[in-house]
Amino acid sequence: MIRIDERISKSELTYDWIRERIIGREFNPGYRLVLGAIAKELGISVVPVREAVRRLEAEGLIEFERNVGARVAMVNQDEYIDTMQTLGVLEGAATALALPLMTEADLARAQAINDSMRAMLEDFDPVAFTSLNEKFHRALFQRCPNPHISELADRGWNRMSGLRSSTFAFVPDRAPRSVMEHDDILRLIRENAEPLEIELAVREHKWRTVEAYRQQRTSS
Amino acid sequence: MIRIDERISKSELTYDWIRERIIGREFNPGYRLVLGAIAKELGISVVPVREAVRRLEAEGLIEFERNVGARVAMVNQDEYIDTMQTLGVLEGAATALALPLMTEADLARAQAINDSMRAMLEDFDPVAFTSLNEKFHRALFQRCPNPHISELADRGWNRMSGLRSSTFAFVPDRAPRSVMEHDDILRLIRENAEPLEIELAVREHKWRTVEAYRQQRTSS
DNA sequence: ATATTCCAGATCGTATACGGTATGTGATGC
DNA sequence: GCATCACATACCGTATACGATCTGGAATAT
Repeated sequence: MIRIDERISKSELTYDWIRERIIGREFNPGYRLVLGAIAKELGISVVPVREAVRRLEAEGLIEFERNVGARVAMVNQDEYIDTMQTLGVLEGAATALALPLMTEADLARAQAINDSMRAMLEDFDPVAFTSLNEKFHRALFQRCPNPHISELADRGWNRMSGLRSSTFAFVPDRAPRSVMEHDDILRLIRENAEPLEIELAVREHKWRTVEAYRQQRTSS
Repeated sequence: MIRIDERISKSELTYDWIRERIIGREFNPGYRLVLGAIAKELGISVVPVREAVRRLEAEGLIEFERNVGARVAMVNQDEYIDTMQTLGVLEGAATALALPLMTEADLARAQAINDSMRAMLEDFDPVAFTSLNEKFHRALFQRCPNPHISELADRGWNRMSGLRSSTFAFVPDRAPRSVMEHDDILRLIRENAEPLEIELAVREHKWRTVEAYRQQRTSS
């Protein structure tokens, strides 16, 4: 007899609940996560909430301070740079590994996303643009056969969820160049370029965005 | 008035306690972690133990099953391959980033470690050899200025702590080649080779070990 | 006015308690 | 014998309780 008790634990439920809200930017960086309040909101006790928070802490989505509490990770500017640099490495590798499994449809989808981004350049909306940017990159590495690398890349993107909305608001000049570089990457893939070349193209693309951000910061 | 209450929470204490035992191979993969037993052992209640376990779970050191309990992560063979592949990418990048900060002393230390490994080839001890191997690689990327990448590389190594002891027992032929490749890497660094070349040397070195392992597995 | 002390409310950290779920064992029926 | 069921046991999941710590602001001193 199979008992399909799909009920997941309250601890996991809470984990998902908080995570969704952080990634969905309902809880912004710095947002204070009061354990008792969350517990009451979900109609449960604090114990499962604490467990959920510990997991999110280990993933870097939350920062926790003893006797003070939890807040959504701040990702200050240095950390932003570090995270983006790491993400460039991971995503480049993930994309290269995904190449043999990539279908025509995948490429077409990525192309369509980038076309939307180009169309948006005229009437620039940083938030929507940044969102499409994420979709584009995820489309490239989603077929990565190494789940471990994919997960780390996912976490990297999630970690920056709070800043993502504003990335291209900070460095709007990057937007048109970014679209061009996306086209370059797609072209390389279509032409069956060396995986290493593609990997480095993805990495450098990301690193250039960081560089633009860094310069913007120091000059202002 | 500054009150230096260095006392860390029991939750953190437990986290460290378990983690040390996993990394120190006192708790081997598959080892059952009974929450109540650990709590009693440490003279505390189960609540902090559960929090510690959740963090370790998120780091991939522990696997948790609802209503069954926690055990040290098994890292089956596929996961071993995935983890090593990822680690190759991360460690290569971390090493390349560390290059500008590497001192003569760092290089000398790495060289000394590799010399010990070479000396051990005659009278081969897989466990000691694998341990030195880890030290060698950590020595190379320890100066990495990006803490985020370093942490991920650290976690990769830790994740395999259970298998590490046996890696070179599985593929003993790899040992002499490994030592040679270490020398190559050190030479490249001394000659101020391109960072990318060094990065790829580190990556390929690790990937070749995986490849040797994979072949060993399919042929047996 | 500024710095310091004290206090109350908010929130955290952990112990304890108890019901729920999985698992192994022995009894029962075939 | 072998399969099935009932039950005991071990362990997990969560609620509740309470002391400990932090925080902000009012009261007081300089």
